[in-house]
Amino acid sequence: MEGRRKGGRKSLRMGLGIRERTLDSSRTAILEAAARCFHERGYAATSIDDVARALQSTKGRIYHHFESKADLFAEVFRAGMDMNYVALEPLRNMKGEAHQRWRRFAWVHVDQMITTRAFQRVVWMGVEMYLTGAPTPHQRALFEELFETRSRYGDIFRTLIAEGRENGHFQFANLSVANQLMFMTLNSPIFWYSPRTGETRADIEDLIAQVVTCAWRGLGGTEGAGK
Amino acid sequence: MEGRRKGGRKSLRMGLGIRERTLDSSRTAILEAAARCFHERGYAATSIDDVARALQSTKGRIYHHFESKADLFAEVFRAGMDMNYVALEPLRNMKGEAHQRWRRFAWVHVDQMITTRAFQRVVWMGVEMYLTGAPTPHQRALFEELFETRSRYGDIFRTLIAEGRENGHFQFANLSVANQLMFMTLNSPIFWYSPRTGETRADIEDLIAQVVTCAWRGLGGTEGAGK
DNA sequence: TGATGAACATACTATCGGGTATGTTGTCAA
DNA sequence: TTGACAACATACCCGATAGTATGTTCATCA
Repeated sequence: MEGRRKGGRKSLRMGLGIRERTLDSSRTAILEAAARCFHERGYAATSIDDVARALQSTKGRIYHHFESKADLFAEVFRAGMDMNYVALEPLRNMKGEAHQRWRRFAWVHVDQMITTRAFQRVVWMGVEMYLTGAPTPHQRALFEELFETRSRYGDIFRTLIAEGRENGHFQFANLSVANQLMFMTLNSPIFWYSPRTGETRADIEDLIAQVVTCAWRGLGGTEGAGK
Repeated sequence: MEGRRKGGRKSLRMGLGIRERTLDSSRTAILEAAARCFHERGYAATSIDDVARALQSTKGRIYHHFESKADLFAEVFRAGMDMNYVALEPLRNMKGEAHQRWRRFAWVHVDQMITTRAFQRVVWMGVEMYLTGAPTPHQRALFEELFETRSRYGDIFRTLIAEGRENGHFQFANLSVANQLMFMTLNSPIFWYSPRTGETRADIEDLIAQVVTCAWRGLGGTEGAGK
């Protein structure tokens, strides 16, 4: 799950000099700028120069850290997924019924969609690009591993709603369809959410609650149950 | 709502020669090929040559019928919306309670998303491009009218669920949020549906029913009500 | 303190794709 | 039958952009 650097080289020195301390921050800055650009304009319409401009920098800096445009995109994808896994980590050993755990998981997921939406949008785009099979064989190989990681993440929720249905807390006809519809609802903020001026954390949590409730109902969850 | 041709010229002759009879079919063929290409690769990643190749033809044919790539895209957008309006037409003077009418409208809408999904995907992309404001001022002007048409289409559903809530058949916190979530569910087939071999109309209708039910529940509709 | 390499910036190349200018063919009206 | 024009195909132009080759600076370490 850890992203390997260009060339996979590693420093052998002990301790961190300025270079080591700034490397990650520079790399992270590039990833964030790239996420914003891809988010706003899409993959094809975003040029490396666009990303460089957003950084008030030049191409050289980007190609120093990333092999290609596809590689940069893939690393943004990876970063977005890593954020999701990290956010879910505190809940991984949570106890309780599946439908209750689902609610907590879904809440965190929607929170991620809102607070890191540029990255999450890139994840969405990456999945789409992979499924439509547009990229070259080389890029497909690059994405294969990332896509599998994404699938495992999706399976977490899929398993929860399947278990919830067996326990009678969810009711739906087809698991795959229900899973798709659920994720569409939970992911939807990446499309329609945009921060409002003067927005508070409470406002955002109110939004999250509405989204989770909608998905919950869509799964046939009984009203008022699940905390 | 009627698409004007390149230059807006019209034949003054009476009757239809071969030219007139084949014009629309040729134009329609281009629109369909363009819809497929845009659907598969997105706007920026689709070249005019791609569309031409899909038609086993060349650029000249496309530029003979459409002024530019943006214009071609806009016409696919328009065609997609026209299909939706046409499909809803038979229901426009339907009587009954709002929530019941909503169900019928939603059913037809989802049916459209599945059976004309390439065009509907373009409509989605067009709305997104308009909202993110990527295009040039000229393209914005081109899309302004189309976007307003799209908004009016959306208002049909928005009005229905607002009325349904007043009548106590729907329950949700915020109208705009509920509307967004509803459309995400109803539109979602354009992302995950793909025709299966040996699929029957009954299979599709089963799918539609699941999607509509999910959206219905998400709106807080009471189980079993609304036909 | 000088050599080395990381972290960039600058300058350049090559390709691809939107758009145009022009050529070709078949149809229809007169 | 002939001139005109629609409906294309072909050939070309040019700007944008992914990628590269080469400079430059500065921290680090021997």
